[in-house]
Amino acid sequence: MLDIKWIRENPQALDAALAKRGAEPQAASLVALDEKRRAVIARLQDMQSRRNAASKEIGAAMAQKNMELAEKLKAEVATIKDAMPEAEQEEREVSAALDDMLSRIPNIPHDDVPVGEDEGGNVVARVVGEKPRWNHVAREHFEIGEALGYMDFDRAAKLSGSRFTVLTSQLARLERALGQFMIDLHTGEHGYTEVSSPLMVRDEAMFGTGQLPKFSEDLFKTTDGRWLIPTAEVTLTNLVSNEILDQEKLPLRFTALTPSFRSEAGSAGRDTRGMLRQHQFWKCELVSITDQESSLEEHERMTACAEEVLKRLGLHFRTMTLCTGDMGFGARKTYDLEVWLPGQNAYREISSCSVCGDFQGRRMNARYRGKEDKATRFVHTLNGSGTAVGRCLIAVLENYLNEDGSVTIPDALLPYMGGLTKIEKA
RNA sequence: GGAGAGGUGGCUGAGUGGUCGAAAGCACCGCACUCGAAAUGCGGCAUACGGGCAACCGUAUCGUGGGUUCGAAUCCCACCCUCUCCGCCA
Repeated sequence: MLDIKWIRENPQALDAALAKRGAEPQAASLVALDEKRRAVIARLQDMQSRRNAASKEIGAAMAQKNMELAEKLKAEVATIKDAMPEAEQEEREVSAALDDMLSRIPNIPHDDVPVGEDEGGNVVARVVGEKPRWNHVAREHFEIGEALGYMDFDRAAKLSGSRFTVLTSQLARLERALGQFMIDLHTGEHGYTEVSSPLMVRDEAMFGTGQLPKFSEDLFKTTDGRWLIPTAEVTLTNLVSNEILDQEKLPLRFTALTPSFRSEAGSAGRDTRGMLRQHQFWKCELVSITDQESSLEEHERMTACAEEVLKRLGLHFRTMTLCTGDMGFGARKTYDLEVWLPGQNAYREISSCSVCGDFQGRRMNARYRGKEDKATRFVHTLNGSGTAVGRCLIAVLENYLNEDGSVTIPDALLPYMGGLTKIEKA
């Protein structure tokens, strides 16, 4: 959520930012609504002030047994009160309208974010590693997994419908190994605190990170009114909602290995084969809570932590700076890690690291108290996948495929595979 | 699922229909004492919004929303949330 005061003072900056995201200008209507709100508040407060003053006089008059004066004042208050409900009603309506509008406006892109309409405008920040060179034919992950006999989409459909996968035996273990490896790396070497948190949350949490009110159709809702998290960003970030932290204790760095649930409404027909785009997938998430001075620096650090996962796995990838048109709702700047998939002959997103400034902090009322001036400010938040486990499994299968159809286990995962060095058909 | 208790400032915690934005303590800040620190003493210390160049003034906020009243943290109603006990249960 943006600060209405900032919008009031920088209306042209808001519209320019919205234009970069391909959205319609909104500053004029917001400012008009804000002016209307402030006018009605001033009017209401004037009435309240007169009412309060008269009420005090009534008390004083009654104490002096001056009932005549008291009655006269009561009549005056009654007149004032007649006019108040209308102003109160208007104030509520205008404030609600303004809040609703504000809650649906995306974050302002950072200055150095490239301007572009869609993913075609993303810019390569760096390329790490190289494409594998083989003599044999590359295959897509589902061909590899099904041929090995450990990846079963038919049975998954029988259980749950489309966009689900059943992994068995060595591939189930590989998935678990990947998750373990990632969370061990981030907790053991990158300074993140491991968190085990709920997978179902209230409206407030979804509002705090920005999934609500605008993107409810992307989410699964439970029969008792809760939501399944589409990412552990929701729980890790909202850990600090409605709190005031000490600046000395920042940054807070959290990581969690959790399932993520996404309805994938609107992506019908895309990536329907295989396990690239699922309703449910494991992801190792990274979240940082920082002060306003260090969030950009933390963004580089977090991205490096995510990149380290792919480096250790020996996977070739490129890091993209997302352009304004391709960034998510709450982000000021985002790096996507795109891993090379030989079977698809393409780079595919495997991680997304975003810095949100105080956008989420304001939504969830999460603040910190300054070291120097003791003032409270909204925290800055960052989130990144470190990384998506399912997609990482795909990458390992496609990049470590041997000519005979077996898949070599990357060295980094050996400690987690119970002595297995190669995945082979049973 | 059944029964009960409770939601007050950064924290703990008092609170009578009016002078309560709210006692007290803790934490924090300033000053004094001290070589310095601790201890002690004195003072300060909520947030948001509106107005003003400013000093400052006004309004709201005691879970949320209504109601009663000239006036509500206090009385009434509804809702939300938390906790405890019983039952069931991985």
